[in-house]
Amino acid sequence: MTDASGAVTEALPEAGSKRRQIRPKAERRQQLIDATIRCIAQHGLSAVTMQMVTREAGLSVGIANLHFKSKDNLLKETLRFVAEEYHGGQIEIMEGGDIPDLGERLDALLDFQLGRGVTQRQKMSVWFAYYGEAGARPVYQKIVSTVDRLAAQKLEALFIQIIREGNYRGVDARELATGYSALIDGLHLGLLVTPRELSKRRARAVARDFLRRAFPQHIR
Amino acid sequence: MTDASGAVTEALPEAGSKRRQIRPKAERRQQLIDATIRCIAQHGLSAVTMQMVTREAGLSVGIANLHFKSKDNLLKETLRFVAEEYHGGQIEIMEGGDIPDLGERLDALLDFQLGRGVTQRQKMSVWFAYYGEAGARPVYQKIVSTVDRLAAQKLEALFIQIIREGNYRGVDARELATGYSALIDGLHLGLLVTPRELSKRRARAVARDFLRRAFPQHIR
DNA sequence: ACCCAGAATGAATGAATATTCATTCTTGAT
DNA sequence: ATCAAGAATGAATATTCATTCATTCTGGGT
Repeated sequence: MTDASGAVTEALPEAGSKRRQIRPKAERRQQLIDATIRCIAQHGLSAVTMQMVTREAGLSVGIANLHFKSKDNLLKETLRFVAEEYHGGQIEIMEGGDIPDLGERLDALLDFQLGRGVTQRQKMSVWFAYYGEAGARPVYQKIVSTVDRLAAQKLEALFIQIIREGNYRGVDARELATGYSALIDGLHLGLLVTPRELSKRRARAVARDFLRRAFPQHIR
Repeated sequence: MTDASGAVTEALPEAGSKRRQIRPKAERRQQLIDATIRCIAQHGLSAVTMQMVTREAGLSVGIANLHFKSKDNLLKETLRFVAEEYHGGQIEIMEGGDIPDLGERLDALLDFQLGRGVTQRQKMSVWFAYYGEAGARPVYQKIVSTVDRLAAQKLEALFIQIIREGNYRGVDARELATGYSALIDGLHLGLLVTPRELSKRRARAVARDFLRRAFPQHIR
């Protein structure tokens, strides 16, 4: 490249070297997925462009189509990643060999679902961005409902254990599990859309209240 | 209120009849908003184009920019319409001079929230499409939270009445209202994304259960 | 009958953006 | 040191889409 005077403009000797790096495929894929998450959280799903994502990842535009075959595919894989991370985390806690006490296990679950810092807000944004499109995109529905069903089963199983242990009467584990899941989703929505009205602390209190009302012996 | 399903009043796509019709501004605006709702529900917010909306409305491309000044504005006004329709309906019931019995009023509210009108896939899709973008778009946040806050206050007021009437102890109206709202939102999400797992009937049962647990004398 | 304000149209425009691919560069093997 | 495989680049391309605006048409007022 030359400037007006004809002199060759040399590559800037910047601190961050522009040297091309070759990395394994899996690493690049993850790098791009992470960048996509950040872009969706910041700009919204409908405003995300390939240029934006690749710039965020510090890579060139062509690379996204190299590792994922299309933008559609990148978005699909990003959803899959977020879905599996979120539901996977829940499932691990619910199976929880680490925590034998069932009440404590419930508390740990609640902590995971409504705890954590700024990163969580990013994930929430992504999560609901896809929910918003799910009505019109069967592919998204399928990805979410697959992991969702598994988590729902585990939650129901945990509730059954608790009901047995506490000898609770007139409580249907399946219905309660549906209600609790819906409550958590709704609270996430509230945290995302009306953060002024609903603090994380209050969201926790509300969820905890739900559980205490159902399992008074296990939740104090 | 205009015909929600739209299109009925529109002339069938006959080969010859392209006669231009001049209509009042307000009517055209509503016609375009209705078409936008249908488009978002069918194709998703991010796939909606002006061509698509105006064709759905049976009008020319230029007209959307005539009545709304831009696509952005059309989408904003569509959200405002849906938000006001939904929250307005709720508020009317909650103030409910028509229904003196508080338990019945709760039931009516639940019917409205999970019954035919609102739970229509179309409206749900639109609703959550905007939620999905709200994290990145303060304008949407503001529209939703404005109507939301009013509905939340009315719900809390209703709960306070019920708590007083039933002499319920150890129940915080505000917290309960937050929980109930979140639960309804979460159930809407479930109905939208995993309709196979969650039927409308079961969603109602879950919500009713929540209310019964809190106000046993009022909900049977 | 005849106007004309302004509603409605849609071809044209220009900007944005996904995708391609010829080329350049890196790395590990020989 | 040399080379080949294939990772990475980014200018170029083709497409899609919002917005404009010169023109056409309608219907109420006179």
